[in-house]
Amino acid sequence: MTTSTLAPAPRYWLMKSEPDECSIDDALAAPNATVPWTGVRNYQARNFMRDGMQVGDGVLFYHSSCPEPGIAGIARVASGTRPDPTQFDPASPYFDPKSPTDAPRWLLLDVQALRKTRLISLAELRSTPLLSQMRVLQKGSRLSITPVEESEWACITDVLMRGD
DNA sequence: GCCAACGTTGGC
DNA sequence: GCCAACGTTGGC
Repeated sequence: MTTSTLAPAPRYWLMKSEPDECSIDDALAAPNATVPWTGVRNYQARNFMRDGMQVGDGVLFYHSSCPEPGIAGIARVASGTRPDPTQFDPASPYFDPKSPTDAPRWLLLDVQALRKTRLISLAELRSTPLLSQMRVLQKGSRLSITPVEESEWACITDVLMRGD
């Protein structure tokens, strides 16, 4: 007996975006509400995209480095990975002169925004006992992409159904 | 602007 | 391979 006939386990992620760069509204306004997730320049986050994320995975769209950091929307992974073109663009803030064109260091994937939610602030996340283990809330966590447990996803969608 | 925490770089 | 210095992240 194998699990090959079963659907893959659902996976969930939190992805940080600076709303000045790409807010949930910006993503929803994009063609097909889909944006290429450029600018990931951390190997661990890249590896999550490359090795862990699958089309259809749930995404918590998180606004960071802004007056009101927190979860601002729900999205989904909409593609597999491909090289991030901004690494080769000298005019881009994400330019990486050390990335060989024939062996690109940095990848991106497409993220499709599904809906804007009320903002679940960082303070609210921190004050929710069921979310105390969330990777993004751990001390010193700086990763722009972090895995989310199914129980954490369920807790957040419950919170949204109650107040949203 | 501050600063804690983390990742990367490079000399040795 | 060690580790100090440096750069970045991101909340406050």
